[in-house]
Amino acid sequence: MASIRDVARLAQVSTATVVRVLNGGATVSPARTERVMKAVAELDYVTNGVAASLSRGSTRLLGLLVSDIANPFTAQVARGLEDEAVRHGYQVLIASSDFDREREAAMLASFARRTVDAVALLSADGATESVSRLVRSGMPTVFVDRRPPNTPAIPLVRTDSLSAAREAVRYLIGLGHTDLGMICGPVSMPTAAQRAAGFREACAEAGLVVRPECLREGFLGTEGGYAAMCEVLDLPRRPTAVFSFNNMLAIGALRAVRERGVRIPADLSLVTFDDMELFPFVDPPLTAIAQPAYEIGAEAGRVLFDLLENGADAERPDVVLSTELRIRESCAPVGGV
Amino acid sequence: MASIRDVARLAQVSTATVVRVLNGGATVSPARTERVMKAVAELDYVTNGVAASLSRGSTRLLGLLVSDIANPFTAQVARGLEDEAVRHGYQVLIASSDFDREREAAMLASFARRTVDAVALLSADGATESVSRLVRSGMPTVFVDRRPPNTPAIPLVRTDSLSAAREAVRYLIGLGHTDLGMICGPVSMPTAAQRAAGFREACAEAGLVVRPECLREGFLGTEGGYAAMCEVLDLPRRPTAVFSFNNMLAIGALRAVRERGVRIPADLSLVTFDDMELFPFVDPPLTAIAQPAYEIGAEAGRVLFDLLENGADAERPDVVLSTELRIRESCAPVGGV
DNA sequence: TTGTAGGCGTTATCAA
DNA sequence: TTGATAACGCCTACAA
Repeated sequence: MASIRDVARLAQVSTATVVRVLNGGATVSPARTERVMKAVAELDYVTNGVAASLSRGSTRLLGLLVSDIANPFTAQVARGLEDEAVRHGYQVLIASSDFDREREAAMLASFARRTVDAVALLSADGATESVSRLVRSGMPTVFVDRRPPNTPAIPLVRTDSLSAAREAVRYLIGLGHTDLGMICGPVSMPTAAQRAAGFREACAEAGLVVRPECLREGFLGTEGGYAAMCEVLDLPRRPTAVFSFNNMLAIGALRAVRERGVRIPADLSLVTFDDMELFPFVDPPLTAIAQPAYEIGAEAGRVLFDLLENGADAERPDVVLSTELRIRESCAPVGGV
Repeated sequence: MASIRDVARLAQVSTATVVRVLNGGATVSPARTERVMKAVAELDYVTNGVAASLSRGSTRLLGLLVSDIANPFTAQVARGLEDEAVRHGYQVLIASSDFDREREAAMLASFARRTVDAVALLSADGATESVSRLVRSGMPTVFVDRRPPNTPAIPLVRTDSLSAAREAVRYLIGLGHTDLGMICGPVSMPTAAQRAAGFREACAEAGLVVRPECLREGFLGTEGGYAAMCEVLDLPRRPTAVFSFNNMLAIGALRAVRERGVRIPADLSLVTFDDMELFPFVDPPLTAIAQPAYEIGAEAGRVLFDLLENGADAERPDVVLSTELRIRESCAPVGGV
């Protein structure tokens, strides 16, 4: 494997000149430039990025911590971040925590060891201790989607979960529903707490009481959605409409619904946070709150590069992207239609 | 930022001893071990992985080139690969080519520069030149899902596209269909060629003629699926059953179908390669060929570590994982039912 | 069991 | 415009 010294030798210049030619910026005489280029071609020389990173003190790597890259929302965010990274000559190192606090901590530790230049955090609960250690170490960091409680002042890119949830539930109430349910993630997740709050607020402002057994908290993944929806459906008195915390829960919920022969929207109306490409084709087409996942990722990238270029001193208000309630056919006026 | 020398100084040992304690393996006296640990804790010392990589000549990084990490199949593969990587103390650097040959080449070049230890290739057409350069450089490499034509002998993890496609089409034929169509990716993609071949073989063995205008090739992405399906549906004589190259095309196809008010399966039967979690809930539930995406990724990881540990000399037959035709309700006997 | 010292390949400083 | 050279921080012979 040819090194920069080999190139320098073959081109009869100093290594400094090779660097100047390769990395641009400086001025090198045309003759030498050409000699260098020829030597590079001849030797199949490729810069060793590891050595370059060590020397320059920057890896041009962004770390992205997620719960599961296989979640479509997450993957879209990752793609948005990647595209923004590539525009800056960076790449993204993705790590899935798999909802496991230990693995999450381990992944953050590798980010630190690998000295990625900055980190975007979109994980289950951002295990407080490891996150704050990372932040204390001075790593430029951005939270995506949610900011764990008791966290230092770190920028956040998100949507407005609370009002989006409230809007969706208002829509349900507008349809005449008075007995609503929600299947929700663990309230330790800020988004879960916020969406539950939105649900509650909408009910409260309409003077509806939320039966505690109708708000099932603490579920994640399709399995969780299935379990939560089963609990709701098996209630002696079933709510007539259910609001789902996210796409994964909704998928699980659909399974529970189908299994019990419950008809949507005749027997039960359903709205969920997070839209998916297939929702319009589901039976029935699912009404959902769409989040601009790709944009969220791209925006997170912009924040990170801003941090990298301008330092973390300035105050940075949350970046709040807007959601859209896409009304399809999974909700009907109460009593069927 | 504390370095290993700071730790050594504080612990009153040599840097070699620090390394021994931190990386294990060697024997260090309990007294010194403890002093080192204390110093590490006191200084908040974290190994600089970049320096370690440079010195050791290994980054413990796997590169994964995909067309688009936002594709659910791809994301699952990535997850499988990541889990296998983590078991070996590795991480995965994912790069999306976005179906762009230039970007693909650029991403492969960064893999080379960053000196990832090995690369898994799951990309549009594996732009031959850049791939073979990578391989020539001695990079341990595995193809995932497909091996581009004219490629050096490199291991491959895949499913049997041809027979899976043939099986699905036979199923269609068994239902009485005699006029079949297929919407397909560009035949420069080996999987597209294979699935088209499977389609043709099944037709041929049943003595059916495939009308050329019924086999639309060259489409990718949901947009492509939409366009291809439009072409098929707008044919003067419409086939009664369509086989879709993959999940993305199928989603686009669904849009075309809906737009034209075509009923599935009454007017048209549909089968697609690649299953999705939501397919059982689509109207109607989609019959699909399921591939073990996660396993494919994990298996690719195993091949890579085998390559890393045992060298590339041994012959490695393709790893062929099995598919499953999941029959649901998107296909009906010809003439409706 | 422990320490010394050289090397990994690039970048950047400082003279010339 | 060029070149020599000292970092960057870790690992690993080799010697003790």
